[in-house]
Amino acid sequence: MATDRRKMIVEAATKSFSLFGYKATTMDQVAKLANVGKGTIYTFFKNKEELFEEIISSLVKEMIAEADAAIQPDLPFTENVHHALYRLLAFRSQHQLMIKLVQEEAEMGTLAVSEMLQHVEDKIIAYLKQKIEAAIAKGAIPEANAEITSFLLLKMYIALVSDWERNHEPLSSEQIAEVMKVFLLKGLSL
Amino acid sequence: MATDRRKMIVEAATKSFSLFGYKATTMDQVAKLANVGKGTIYTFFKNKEELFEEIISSLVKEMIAEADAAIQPDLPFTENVHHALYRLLAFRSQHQLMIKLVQEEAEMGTLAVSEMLQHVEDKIIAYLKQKIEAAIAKGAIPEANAEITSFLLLKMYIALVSDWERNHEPLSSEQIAEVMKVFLLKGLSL
DNA sequence: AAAGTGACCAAAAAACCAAAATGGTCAAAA
DNA sequence: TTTTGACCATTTTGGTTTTTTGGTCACTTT
Repeated sequence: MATDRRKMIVEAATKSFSLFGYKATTMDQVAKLANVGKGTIYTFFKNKEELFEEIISSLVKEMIAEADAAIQPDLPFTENVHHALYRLLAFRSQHQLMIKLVQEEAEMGTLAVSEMLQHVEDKIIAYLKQKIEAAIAKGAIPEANAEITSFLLLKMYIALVSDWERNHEPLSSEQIAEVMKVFLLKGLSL
Repeated sequence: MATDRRKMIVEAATKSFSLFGYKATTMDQVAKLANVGKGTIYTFFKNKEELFEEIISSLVKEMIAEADAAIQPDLPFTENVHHALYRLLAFRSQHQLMIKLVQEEAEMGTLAVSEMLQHVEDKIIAYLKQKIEAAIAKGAIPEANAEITSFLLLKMYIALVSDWERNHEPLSSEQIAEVMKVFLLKGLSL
């Protein structure tokens, strides 16, 4: 059945990308893993990159669903920003595929991978931006450029969760929460 | 005269590092540029890396002097943090050597360059940390982990000044100042 | 004697190239 | 009609030769 084969292919490719990365995953391998002739893959996907795109695309959808699930409308905005981003990144570090891709970008600089990670970042920022704009419209937070604010929020989180680990012991969730709270809630002034 | 030759070498090396980067700068070239025999370089510096270190070291000293010059003790702490970081980064983007090294790290990953940039980052963070600790001791800002706060401040600035430009028009100084003010002064709450 | 030099050397990097692997196609099979 | 894998053009890999480079040191200059 057509649907079945498609699913097999996507699953096999996901597994292989997660395990070996994008470049080290060959179409022959995916075909073998999916118990499918190589040609079959090309009846569903124009090429390797499009297969990759499909997988990342649904991953992004999962991430956004995660974030939405974290939001509780009755809590203050800053709490929700925090919960949502927190869960996004927990998801990120949990997900083999993301880990592998970030690693591959860092040490091999595979072009297709860089583009895809950029795309994921864009999606996250677009999502944040939309939430921030809504909050500004409701008067829940001060006026500010939503795009820049979203960008900065994401970068702050990545800095604390990922960049920090390059030279230090990882921060606990509590430490990250504490630092973010200072900047989100009070700022550095008294 | 010995001092003269030393200065010639440092100047020639600085010029070449700025123009071609670390790896693409050869000791022969430095010697020629400095109008000096290659052996002479090795009477002042143990090797290429030590010559590089000396240059970066005095560059860091210049940067710290810049920051100190920006601080006005009568202004509130957040203003001064802002002024100092602002000036540090203006200095950074102005300086050919930094630009070239960041570029070289990104596209060639030269080990010596990565180490040196890390070293520069460490120095900046140490400087910030010391200022923040003093401010906390004086009760000028809320209690917080000074190390993490310094790290995050630097990353925020780099995000706005440098990372943002990867995909957007550069932000004006005013825009950067505005966004930083929100996070330093008020946070995102009302 | 002290300071400076550039020919020289071992080691690292670049250039080269043949062999292997890979993405994608398509005539044949199911 | 759908699926397939042998096949092909192109890219990547691995190993070898050639060139370049950091660093030394016997010799020259001052």
